[in-house]
Amino acid sequence: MGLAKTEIFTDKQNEIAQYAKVFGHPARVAILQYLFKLNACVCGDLVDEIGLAQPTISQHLKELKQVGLIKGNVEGTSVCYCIDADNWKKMKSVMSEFLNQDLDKKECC
Amino acid sequence: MGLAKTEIFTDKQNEIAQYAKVFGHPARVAILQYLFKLNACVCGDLVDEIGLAQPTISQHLKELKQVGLIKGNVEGTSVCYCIDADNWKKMKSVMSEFLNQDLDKKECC
DNA sequence: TTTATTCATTGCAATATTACGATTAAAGGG
DNA sequence: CCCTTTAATCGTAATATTGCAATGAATAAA
Repeated sequence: MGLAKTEIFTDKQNEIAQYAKVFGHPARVAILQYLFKLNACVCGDLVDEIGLAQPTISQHLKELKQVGLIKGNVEGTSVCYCIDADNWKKMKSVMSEFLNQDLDKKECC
Repeated sequence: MGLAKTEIFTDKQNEIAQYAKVFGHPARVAILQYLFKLNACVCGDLVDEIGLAQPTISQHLKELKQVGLIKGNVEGTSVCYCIDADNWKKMKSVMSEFLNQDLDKKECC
């Protein structure tokens, strides 16, 4: 069906999945890494930096914005993007809790 | 196209995206949480635990197995699943490096 | 041997994702 | 007022994902 049955899962599970889904494409990972590397806003060179067409980059930026991980700021004809630090921290805490589950004392096959 | 252009990204970026993609569905998150909660192998009650049909669960388990995060052990007619601790640690180190990028000193919009 | 149980696989329908050309909208420069 | 630049949006093709009914394979139980 291509449609996840989100209603049968907890809010937390859906939240983790939603964040993870955004990271689930290398272009979005690359965009975020670039934003981190620059220590500043990026005004448009993402299309040159990553090797994808402008509409494609724009679409990926939109998804990153929708989950709140980046902010965009209009500056003349161009738009400046950067990491939303507060939301990144929130996301990190949700994902860390999931990733750091206790691996000890597992009676395993 | 529905097909990611993985060749234009680094191995690390593709690796992060591949792990994240697996976490990008709440059913797989739920399966992993259940495996963690039990502290032991799970032999088949995943279908009852999660509310999805058996073939659907089987498919999600396959994807988790393919990235190495779980192991399956045949035991008579049933199969026991559990977290692959070594690979989980490897995944965690890759994901943590990505999530824990430096948020300070960002001149932002 | 027959039957039941458990799980994987196959096949398919519905929907989502990825990518990009074409177009549009908005702001600036002349 | 045009023209350029920049980025969002639209439309569409190709592919991927999700979910399940039906079926198959393997072992256990009778």
